[in-house]
Amino acid sequence: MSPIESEDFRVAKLNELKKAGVDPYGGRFPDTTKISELTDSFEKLEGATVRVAGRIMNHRPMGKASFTDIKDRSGSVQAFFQLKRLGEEKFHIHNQLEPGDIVGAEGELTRTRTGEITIFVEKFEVLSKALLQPPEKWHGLKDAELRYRRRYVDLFSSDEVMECFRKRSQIIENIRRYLAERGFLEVETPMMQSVAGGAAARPFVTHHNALDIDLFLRVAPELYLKRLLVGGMERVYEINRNFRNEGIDRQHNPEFTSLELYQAYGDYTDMMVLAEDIIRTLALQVSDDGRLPFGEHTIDYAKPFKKIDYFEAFEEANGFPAGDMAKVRDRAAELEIDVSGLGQELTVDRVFERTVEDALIQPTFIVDYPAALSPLTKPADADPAKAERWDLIIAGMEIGPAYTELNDPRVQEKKFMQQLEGEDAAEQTFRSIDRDFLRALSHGMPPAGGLGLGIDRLVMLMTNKTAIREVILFPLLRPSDD
RNA sequence: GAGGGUGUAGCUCAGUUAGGCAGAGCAACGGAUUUUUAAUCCGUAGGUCGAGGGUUCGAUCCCCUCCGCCCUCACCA
Repeated sequence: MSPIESEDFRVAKLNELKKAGVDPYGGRFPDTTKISELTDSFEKLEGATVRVAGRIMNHRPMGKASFTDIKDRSGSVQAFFQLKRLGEEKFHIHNQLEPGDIVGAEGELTRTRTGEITIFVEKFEVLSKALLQPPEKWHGLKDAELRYRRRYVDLFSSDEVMECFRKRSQIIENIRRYLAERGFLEVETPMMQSVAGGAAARPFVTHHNALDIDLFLRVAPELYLKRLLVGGMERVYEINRNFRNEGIDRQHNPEFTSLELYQAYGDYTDMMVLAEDIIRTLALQVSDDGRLPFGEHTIDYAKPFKKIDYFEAFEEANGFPAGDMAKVRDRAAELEIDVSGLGQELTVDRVFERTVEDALIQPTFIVDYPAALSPLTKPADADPAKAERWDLIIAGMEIGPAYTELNDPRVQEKKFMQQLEGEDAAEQTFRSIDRDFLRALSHGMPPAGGLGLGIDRLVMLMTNKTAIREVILFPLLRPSDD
């Protein structure tokens, strides 16, 4: 049965409205006041005639009068419908209203005898009749699956959820303003790419009919943003979606939003200052002192972020250097990490993630990664086995990396080739070398620092949500057949 | 991909100790109620107990298979 046909009683009320000559799906309802303003500026507005529009959240009919809570984007206010004020005909129409319906109402703003700020309704319009019941008013929607599948219901029935997504929007707005103030240009680069470059991740494949070509949804915008550096956009960034055809868990959604940013004539140390400042600024916008709870921890963003060296941290955590492969493999086995088929550096990195990263709660930069894991990064002058790259870890989560960008086209080409050699056949089907990117580098890319920040994870930290699905409006779920 | 948990009314959840007519609260429906605050009072209705199969006189309960979701792990630059 279609959900639209399932609520007979609601349809009966809808028909009753139509019989009374009322369009149950009304139109424009202008000149409303935000409900929060009614309560914030009550002293000024008391006694005035006000108009509001919103959804009926609670309806308490009492025979010849009723109290109805109307909620808009800003808050909720009580409306009082009275037979003697509205007359038989209008009151009959009012009797067809119920929770979930969207109405516009106009009347005098006063307090009731019990002190509740209330609109004594003189006129009202039915703006949208809800044919389905809203969830129970006290518990709301609890079932996580239903909440994600029916986010629209989750949003109107939970202030907390609405607040979380409002914060998400503000965080992104604040990042944009921060970067605009520093001369960064926001751009959009292709989501559909014929070469899925910029990260070693499995892409989604799609097909363009008119051109008859397979395309990949991008796994990263990196190679396009660097082309823009070549083009002369010296400070450039993109906040947009990436798509990775990999597992789903509390920190991963197949599509996720990242900030990727490039600054010409800088390097990864500039990115460190920038990243730390952006994140601290955001934290201070949602807290008084830069300290925010996250799960069982409190993260302090006001203090300078810690910096640790990749190889030193490895040795400290494990008691032997990362170069001692026999011991590294023993340790991997001990931790029951499957490293079969992995090269040396990746084996080390798996152990590193488990023994170092997972334990890093306070914001920490892990500095100077193995060059073999960072093919787009400039090797360190002092030691070509190390790359000028850091990863920022907060609450055990990878928040983002930054590089001193490799701008030598020949070295870049060699690293691409090496990477291809290391791939198995299945991986290689997704991979080919982006020749045009190498051509762009050959035209000369300014030395630059590049930064990536996972926006979803940042929002998790700022809103104290430990599951990424809580900060993505419509996380990917298997389609249900209802 | 592996292991564990879970799925019962629109929503939130009990329950079937050990197989024997399917439960509550809220929401809904009918009635009363002109200042309520999760309104109250009286009454009514509401179910493929996730799906399919098996065992059984009888299955929501036991067994098998499948599906969704959650957790842990694995995968994931």
